[in-house]
Amino acid sequence: MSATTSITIGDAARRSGISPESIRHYERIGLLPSPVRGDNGYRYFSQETLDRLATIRAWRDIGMSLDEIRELSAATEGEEMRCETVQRQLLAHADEVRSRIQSLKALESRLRRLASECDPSRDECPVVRQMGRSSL
Amino acid sequence: MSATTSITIGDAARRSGISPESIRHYERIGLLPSPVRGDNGYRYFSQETLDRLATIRAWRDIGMSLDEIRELSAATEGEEMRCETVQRQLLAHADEVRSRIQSLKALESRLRRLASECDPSRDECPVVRQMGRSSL
DNA sequence: ATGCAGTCTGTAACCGTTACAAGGTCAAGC
DNA sequence: GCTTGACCTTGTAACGGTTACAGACTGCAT
Repeated sequence: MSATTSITIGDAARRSGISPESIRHYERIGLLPSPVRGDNGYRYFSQETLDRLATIRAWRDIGMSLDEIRELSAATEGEEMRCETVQRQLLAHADEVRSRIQSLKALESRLRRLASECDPSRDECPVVRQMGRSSL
Repeated sequence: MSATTSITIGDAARRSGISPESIRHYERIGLLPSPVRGDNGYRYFSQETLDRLATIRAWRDIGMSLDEIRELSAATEGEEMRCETVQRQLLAHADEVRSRIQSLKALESRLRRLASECDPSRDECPVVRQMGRSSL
């Protein structure tokens, strides 16, 4: 009867920025509670489920995996919110990201160094020769 | 009869640092030429195929996808080595890596900023509350 | 001859999303 | 009512690349 009635999966997708396929996927793996079904079999989403969806999206945006989101939800849905768990997870992720940045930086310099060794005027590509010889 | 006889897939794996499963996969998708088979059905790898494997590994190590390696091989196996193609590919990759670094840096600061807002002494985790509300 | 290690093929899982197919449903316009 | 188009349903498969099985065979050493 309120303005939130008849929110189909398409509406939920538009509001959350998550595709209908992914929403169904989240439901199937138990990450999202199963919404009410109409007589036609359609899913109708409550505000609560929409909020949950927004939260999933927010965690997703900061790089959390679905499994991690599941754990975070378990940690935050209890009586106490286990802020420590959240903080630990955030910092662990930050560390992972940092080390990925480091290796990507090394990779980028290596790529540019290799590219600079390319000399299209020569008969043989020095880079290709190098790649063929060793694993450097 | 030389020292390179009877190089099985396991030997090739140890020499190349690529698992037997991946080697078989490369062969199946046509990235690696099918090696000779013994009467027992075993694959026996020639030096040429081992070299090819090492090259694949080298390209892989600098982040090339198997499809890109296929293209690179086509470009480098022709009569002329198409150094330009290689160089273009390298630089395109470097650009991609650079932009990924940028977004990962933004992600890392966001993660650390969120973590710093965590205050385990409080009743409610500020981060969780924030995640629940908007998609910031 | 007995066992262990290696190899063979085929299949499925991993992660998360996307794209189908084939069928049912809703809402608008006429 | 009837058509049209947009939406929903389920199930299945693909994407990339690796890993892990299962069940059967082989090589080599003791």
